[in-house]
Amino acid sequence: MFDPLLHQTVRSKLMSILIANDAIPFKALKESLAVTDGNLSSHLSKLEKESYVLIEKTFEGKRPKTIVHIAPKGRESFDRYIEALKQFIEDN
Amino acid sequence: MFDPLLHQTVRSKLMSILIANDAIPFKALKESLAVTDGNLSSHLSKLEKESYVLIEKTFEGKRPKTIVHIAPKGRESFDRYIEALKQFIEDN
DNA sequence: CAAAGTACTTTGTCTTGCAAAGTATATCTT
DNA sequence: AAGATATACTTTGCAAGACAAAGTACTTTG
Repeated sequence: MFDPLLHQTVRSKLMSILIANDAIPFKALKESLAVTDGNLSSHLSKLEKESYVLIEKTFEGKRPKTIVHIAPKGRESFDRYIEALKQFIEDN
Repeated sequence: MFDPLLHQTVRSKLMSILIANDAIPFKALKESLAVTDGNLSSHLSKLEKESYVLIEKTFEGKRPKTIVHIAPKGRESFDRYIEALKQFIEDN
């Protein structure tokens, strides 16, 4: 079956953006996905817990800045997920 | 975004099977999906509520037999879903 | 005719997904 | 300079989802 962590509307798109960007700030991610802060925060925690992403805490001047990176396991899982989708589409 | 009713492990596969078969008994569907009766029943109810599937109640001899059909709206939505997945894959 | 099987559905429970509210600090306004 | 507003998130609360276990209504079998 599909990776349940990735087979979800917000997270599949989120990971897709990460693959394309490698490092993206929280705010930019939030805007791309058109989700609320809280929603994004909880999705990121879930992905972080499984080492799909890496959360880097920095500062921009004096304000906190969270940068999201894709982690090796995330990249591998996403690749596998895409392969699974391809297979699924071929069969349909 | 992806149709939330279809972007779920059990239901995407379920609909895929329905597209291929058009009419399939509850039991066969259950075995194909490797889910419990209760789980399948609730997924079907959800799909029926949105007119994605049609549930036909018949008898096989004296035993009840539930046959699941794909409904027009289900077919259209699934087609759209597959197109969305294709687009998603192309971008990745 | 009692026990076991068949074909489901309903109920209960744990997990998600989400927005609203909260936290902490920074910047603007008057 | 104090209060108001903004920024950048995280935590909390709750409604909806996913699933298995238990329930329902028979039928078949020993």
